[in-house]
Amino acid sequence: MPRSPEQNRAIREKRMRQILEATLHVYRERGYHGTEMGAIARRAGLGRGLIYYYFKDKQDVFISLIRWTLSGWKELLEEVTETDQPVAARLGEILKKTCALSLEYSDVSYFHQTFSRDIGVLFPDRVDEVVQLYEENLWRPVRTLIQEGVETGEIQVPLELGERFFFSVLFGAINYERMIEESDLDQWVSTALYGLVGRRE
Amino acid sequence: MPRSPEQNRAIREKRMRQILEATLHVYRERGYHGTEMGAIARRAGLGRGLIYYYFKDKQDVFISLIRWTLSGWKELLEEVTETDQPVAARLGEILKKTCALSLEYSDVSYFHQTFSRDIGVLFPDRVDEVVQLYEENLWRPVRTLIQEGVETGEIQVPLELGERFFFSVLFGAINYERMIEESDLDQWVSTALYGLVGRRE
Amino acid sequence: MPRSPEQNRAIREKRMRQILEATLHVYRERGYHGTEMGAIARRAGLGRGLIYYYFKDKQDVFISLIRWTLSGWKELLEEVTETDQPVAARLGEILKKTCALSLEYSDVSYFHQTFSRDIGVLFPDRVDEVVQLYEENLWRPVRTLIQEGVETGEIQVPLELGERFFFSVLFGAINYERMIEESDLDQWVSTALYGLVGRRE
Amino acid sequence: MPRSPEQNRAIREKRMRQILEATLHVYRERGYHGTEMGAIARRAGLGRGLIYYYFKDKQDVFISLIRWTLSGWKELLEEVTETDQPVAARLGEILKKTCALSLEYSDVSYFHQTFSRDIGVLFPDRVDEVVQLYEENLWRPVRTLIQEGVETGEIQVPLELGERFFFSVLFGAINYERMIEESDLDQWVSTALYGLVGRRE
DNA sequence: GATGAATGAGGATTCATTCAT
DNA sequence: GATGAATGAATCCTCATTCAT
Repeated sequence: MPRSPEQNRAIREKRMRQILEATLHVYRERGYHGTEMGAIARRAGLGRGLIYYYFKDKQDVFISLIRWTLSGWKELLEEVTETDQPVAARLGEILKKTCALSLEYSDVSYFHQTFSRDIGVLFPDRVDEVVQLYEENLWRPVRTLIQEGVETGEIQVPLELGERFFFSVLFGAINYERMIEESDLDQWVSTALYGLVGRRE
Repeated sequence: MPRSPEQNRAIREKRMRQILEATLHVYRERGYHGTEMGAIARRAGLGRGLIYYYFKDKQDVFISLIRWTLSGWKELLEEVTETDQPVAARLGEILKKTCALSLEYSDVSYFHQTFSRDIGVLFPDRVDEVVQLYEENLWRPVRTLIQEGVETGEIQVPLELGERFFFSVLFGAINYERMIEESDLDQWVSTALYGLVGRRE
Repeated sequence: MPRSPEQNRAIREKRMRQILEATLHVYRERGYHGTEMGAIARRAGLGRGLIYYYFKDKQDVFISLIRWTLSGWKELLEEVTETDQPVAARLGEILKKTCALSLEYSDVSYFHQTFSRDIGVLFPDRVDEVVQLYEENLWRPVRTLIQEGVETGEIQVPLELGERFFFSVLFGAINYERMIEESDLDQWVSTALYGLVGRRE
Repeated sequence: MPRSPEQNRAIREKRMRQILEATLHVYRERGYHGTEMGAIARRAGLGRGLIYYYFKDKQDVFISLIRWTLSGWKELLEEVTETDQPVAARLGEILKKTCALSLEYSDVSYFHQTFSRDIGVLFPDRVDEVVQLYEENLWRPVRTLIQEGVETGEIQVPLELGERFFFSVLFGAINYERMIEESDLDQWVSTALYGLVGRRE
């Protein structure tokens, strides 16, 4: 007896998630070239060919992985940042929240930190598309916030510099080789914002 | 008549340099896996086999490249940093000098930024060896300087945080995807040091 | 519908046999180094990559070939030798049977005669493992028999000498460069055993 | 000042001997394919290119090695075998002398045992030439002797069988994997000749 | 939807041989 | 005569992708 469309959709969703999660895991250990399609299949507990049923090719798996994790990440961030505190406070929140998320989903954090860097080399054709994704989901929201701070005078450096500074500090905190300690986080935020807004928060 | 030992030494040195420079160039465009030995040879204007005459294998080429570039880099930095200015001033100099070098030798800068992160995946066996190289040539000199600042009270955050902060800011400036503009550099240094020493320099 | 596990098992067995048989054939003509993986694949009518699906590498193919042929050989011999005739008669049977098998499966015979001698050079790491295989499947059974003959007094020379003598005569008969003629076989056996047991059988 | 023709000849002879001896040594450890020209040169203490000054190519080195060692071997044997003892006694002498030589020049013995076997595969074009060398230097002298024994009635089996038997026993004794012990040699000869001439000598 | 057998293009590496000096 | 730098053809092996079932 054939499955209902509804059942098919559910299976589809489940399988794709299985594959993407497996990819995340294998990627963490082996990097892009070390992530063999067979290893993904094995980790996902599926047949090797099935991946090609749900994804066009290896590239498609990884681009999908970016999409999937970015959108989840964005949601998680939005919960925190759409408040009406002062800009500096919200930036501080973003830093803290991002660190917390990086700890909780360290594979995702690792994936973005390393993979985004390699896209120009791995998928030269799709750089724009991926940059666009990051822009929408990560950089723009933060930039908008900083812009607001610059306009209100809270932030004392130009927008571009402020943005660069913020992300430097952010990536410095979640660097997967030396993730910052929970206990140092407050001081980190304070030190970082000092540069931006001229006082320790 | 056979060549003299001296002539042979000169040839060898020249060839190794040619190969390493070619590697740097190809790596910039293609990344580690995209860097085919044949492409290195072509770029260096040499036969493919010659690379294996001078280097054990591809891994050896890259490890040698780390060594070679790191030692050069260190020399260039030392010229600037071994002065007797205040710590903050010297840190500022390091930032500026590193940025200048990153602009001048952008392939080297790109190489270190990307390759060092992949070593764990590419050469798991040699991570320690490579970390050691970075430690000696990069981390330690800067850490020593910051330590000094902490001891004299110039730097107002703990050593570890200070170090992390400094490198975050450093990497934020030379990030190969968006290298900082020459004209923003002073303000960048100032912003950065504000966080560390509590005043804009 | 995917194939049943049973079907897959059958395919695998068949393919491995195909590959090993092809190897045997190519080896006969080209020797170990001349046996290119591509030639094996071509001879087996399979894609080159498939060999690596079933065997780890070239070495694995050859070690498997030893195992496979030795076990078959042993079976064939056992049929003949587990009788209760006098030792000399059984040794004679072994000689004859081995010659018959060598004629029928001359590629296998050639393979063992040549390959076993090269293992020390080809796979220095696995010499022990292979020697063990020969010991169990070939030498021990014969040695046991000769031992019996020595104990009953049928054989008039010490065990070790007897063993060496028997194998010398055996290899002398099946030497692939000049395989002994069917018609000379009886006299050969007789001549050989004369040395061992002191009379022509 | 140019060398005299005489000096040149001496150098030439010396170099060729150096190369052939080095080849023998390396071959013992690595086999034909493992014997790299560079390793020969290194072992001989000469430059890599010089080998090609004295020999056409790798094949030529090995063919020359056969010639060189065979002729030396023949001389050594002739001293012993050109006596007027009975055939059986002379065959026994050959066995013993060959074993003694095999012990003394084990690299040469190893070389012939293994290399002669592989010629069909390594140099298919020159098989005839090499067989001819063995025929003249080894097989024929022995065959002639056995022939004599058959004619005088000393040897009780047909020529071809006798020859095969003799060489089987010979190779059984000097097998490089298990060279016969000095102390077993007399009994070995006796056992062997028993098969041929019907009595222990 | 699902499986895993099958393919072959692609890339690292080796090594006999050549050649400028 | 002598050296060792240089070459590139040849070969092993990997792995994304396809396909019969």
